[in-house]
Amino acid sequence: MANIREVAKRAGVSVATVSRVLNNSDLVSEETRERVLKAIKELNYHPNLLGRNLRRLKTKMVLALMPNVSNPFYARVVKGIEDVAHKNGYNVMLCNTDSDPEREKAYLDLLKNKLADGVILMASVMGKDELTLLAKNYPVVQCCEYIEGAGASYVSIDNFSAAYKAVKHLINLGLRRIALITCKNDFISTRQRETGYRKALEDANIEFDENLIKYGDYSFKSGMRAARQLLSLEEKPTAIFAISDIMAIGAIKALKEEGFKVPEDVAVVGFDDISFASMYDPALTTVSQPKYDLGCIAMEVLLKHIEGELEDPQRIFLEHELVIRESTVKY
Amino acid sequence: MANIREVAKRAGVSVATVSRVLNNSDLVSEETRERVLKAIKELNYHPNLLGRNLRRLKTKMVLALMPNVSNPFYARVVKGIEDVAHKNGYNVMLCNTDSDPEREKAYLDLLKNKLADGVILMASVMGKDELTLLAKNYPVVQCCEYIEGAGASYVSIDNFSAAYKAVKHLINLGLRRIALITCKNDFISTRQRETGYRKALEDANIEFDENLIKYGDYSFKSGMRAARQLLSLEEKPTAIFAISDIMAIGAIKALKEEGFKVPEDVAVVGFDDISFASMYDPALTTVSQPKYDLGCIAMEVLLKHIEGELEDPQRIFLEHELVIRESTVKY
DNA sequence: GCCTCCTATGTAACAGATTACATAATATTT
DNA sequence: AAATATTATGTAATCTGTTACATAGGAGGC
Repeated sequence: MANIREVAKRAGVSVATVSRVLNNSDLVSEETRERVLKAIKELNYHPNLLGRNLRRLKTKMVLALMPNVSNPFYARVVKGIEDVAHKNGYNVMLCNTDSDPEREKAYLDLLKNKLADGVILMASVMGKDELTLLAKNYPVVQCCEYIEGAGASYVSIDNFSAAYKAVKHLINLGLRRIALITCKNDFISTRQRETGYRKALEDANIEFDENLIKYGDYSFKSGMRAARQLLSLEEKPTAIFAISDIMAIGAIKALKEEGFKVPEDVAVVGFDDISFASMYDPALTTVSQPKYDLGCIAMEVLLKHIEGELEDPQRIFLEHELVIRESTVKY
Repeated sequence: MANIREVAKRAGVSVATVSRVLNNSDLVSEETRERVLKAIKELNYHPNLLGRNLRRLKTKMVLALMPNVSNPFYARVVKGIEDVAHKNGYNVMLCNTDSDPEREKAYLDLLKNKLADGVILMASVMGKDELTLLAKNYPVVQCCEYIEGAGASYVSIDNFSAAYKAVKHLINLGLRRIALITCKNDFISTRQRETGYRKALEDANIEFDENLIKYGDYSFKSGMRAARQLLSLEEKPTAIFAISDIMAIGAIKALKEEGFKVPEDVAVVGFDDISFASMYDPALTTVSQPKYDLGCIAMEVLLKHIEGELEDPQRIFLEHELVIRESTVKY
């Protein structure tokens, strides 16, 4: 495989000149430039970026860590990240962590070992102290899920008011026995959505009922299970708010299997507006996050951190929207 | 940021010794090793892999190119790729090409520029000549979709017999007016699934009807559209075989909206067995590919190419399975 | 006691690019 | 015409870690 020296020799110039041509320096005469380009073509030369990156101590590569790349929610976020990255000459390395701290660490080593210039964390399983240390030494941006006060920037939505709005919508439909399907974890989205649910009930003078809270793990099956538990209650719910679309869809499937009609017997609201939400039958009412923009802005903030234009951590919240579909309102 | 020289100085040894410790060479005395490890810890030293990779001309990184990382079909394949890669000390860089030749080229430049040691192509949009050239110069494995005769290894399934089996299943249910929802593209899976469909009809002495073939683009909406077109026919189909689950699900949604029952009025079979296939209502009968194994084996073959243990291109076919669910058989 | 072998360690070349600095050639100013 | 500025190019240091080769010191054999 040809290297810069061979190109230089063939073009009858020094390696410096070849490098200048490669980097579009205007300190090269037109005639020389053409000779060099010809040599590059003839040798089918591709510069070895390991050499370049080593010299520059930059890779123009960023990591995007998430539990699962194929999670339909993150799909759009990733698209935003990539579009902004590419526009700025950066590549994105997508990383499945499977929510496994070991895997997450392994990927962060790529950052520490200088194979990437920065990282975007989505639903990281890192602790606050670890994150603080990481953010002090490397460019880091949290996206969607975040830890407050670790000195790391984040871009997210106001999960509290989004959940509040979703439950308010059910209340406005005249429903009062509203169940919650949530998860047992420490994500800020979980905590805030639960709080929003409670506050909406409280503001409507609906008494909070412990029995109406069931737990899942974001999976379809766990949504079905939670719904069945709710149906086994003496006083069954007339509405369900699930903190993720997949669990909401699982709940609907279980409801239908048990002979309940959605939305007539039980109305269901999800969260995230993944693409399947609108495909399902009935189409799912859900909270739509500006997924693409979340990705774009997270990447923009990361770029600023990388290029040193930003010292202080940013806290950015984007707007959300309640999308009303068949699972709560019969047309 | 500390480098190997500072570690060496602090430990009172040469850089070579530090390097030996880093690479677990057994040519280091226990006492020295401990001194070096102590210095590494104290300086919070992380070796710069750009230096190492440059010297070794290896990155232990492979690319996995696919139209869309979030496509639920590829999700499992990717998992297989990653598991095998990690087990062998490699990292995987997932790349969304959006089926855009430019994007694909940009990612392949990472290979040519030595930032990756090899590539796995899923549903590449490259032409045969390009692929031939690529495979001649770099380790390449095609996974799922492939081009025959380009001198590049591939791992896939027998799409012809899978489609044949799917349609045969419909015929065995006594259905004879069987429609096909396919795509207008040149993928081998598309061509072979169409051929399998035709052969199954032919073997059952069912006359082929041009009107029963409709085209989509793998999207949910295109599946709905195709189903509506089929329903507008004089002689409506009693069964639909779609070459992708998403289009099959779209078709079911449209059928239900038009008041048709699935499977009573129209039976539907998909292809791929994405996770949503079993979540849908009705759960979708579909062809299951060994997605995880496809990924594993593709990666194993790629590793052999990278490590030079394999010169000749491999052609590997794995087993598939027809999974019968509610969309064709009422329980 | 001398020679050989082995182990532990060090020195320096090397991977492939970029770039500060030096220099030569040419153009411009005075 | 001399002095200065500008442009084009080259030389060599540099980025960081790996590794071939050299070397020192000790063990063991004769």
